[in-house]
Amino acid sequence: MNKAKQKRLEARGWRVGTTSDFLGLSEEETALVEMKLRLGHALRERREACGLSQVALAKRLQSSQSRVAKMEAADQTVSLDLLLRGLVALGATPRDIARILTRNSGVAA
Amino acid sequence: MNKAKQKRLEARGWRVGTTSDFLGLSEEETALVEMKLRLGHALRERREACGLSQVALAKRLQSSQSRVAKMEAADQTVSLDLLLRGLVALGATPRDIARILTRNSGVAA
DNA sequence: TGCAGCCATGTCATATATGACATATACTAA
DNA sequence: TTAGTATATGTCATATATGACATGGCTGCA
Repeated sequence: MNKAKQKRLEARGWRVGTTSDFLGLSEEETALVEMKLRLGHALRERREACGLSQVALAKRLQSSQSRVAKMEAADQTVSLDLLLRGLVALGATPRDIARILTRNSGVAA
Repeated sequence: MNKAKQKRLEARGWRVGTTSDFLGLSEEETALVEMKLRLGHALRERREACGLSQVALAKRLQSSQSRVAKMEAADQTVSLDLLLRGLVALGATPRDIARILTRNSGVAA
């Protein structure tokens, strides 16, 4: 794989190449991806509960429809920052966010 | 792009809504800043509880001492992403993070 | 007096995230 | 069919975050 292609892939996808295998995400990376997925899903639920389209939410966030779609899909190019901003813009409180993060996390130790 | 405009003004020495107690920040911005402050504070507590210096944590994060200092200070140039990564690197679980976000700040609001 | 470890703060080149745009798909209604 | 609405996906210029570095303050210790 040449450098240019790898860079393009890395821009869209999870890490490619030397640092981590596709199935070899570290515990920490996994935890962060989990959080992102949960926040993305919660964003969609909350947006729909508000009766807003992606376009409408995008306007509220001063963003664009495509980015909202990527947020909800937990796209690799979307930061946790943006997801949190989106949720807060939909009225989510820190408590709501805390609930989102701990939902379904009852893994028996 | 209000935010970009604000940044540009601030870069030229204008203080645009720097503190929330002067109605410069919206409710949502305030909530995000609150979260950042809490995460920064929690990062420091957790780092010290681990007996690590900022340099040691920086190495673990593949970052630098100065950035860790800024994380703990909830510096404007630090993202929630980085703070969350720092906490996770110190062993914080989503549940821990949820607790951090909902911890009472002592303000009866 | 140093010196060493720790932390704060500022700057800067560059890596990354973002908004905007184009376009594709699916569904609905006239 | 055609038009309209909502969403998905890819690309790109650029705004932003980041690591690296410099520097200064502070504390304790020889």
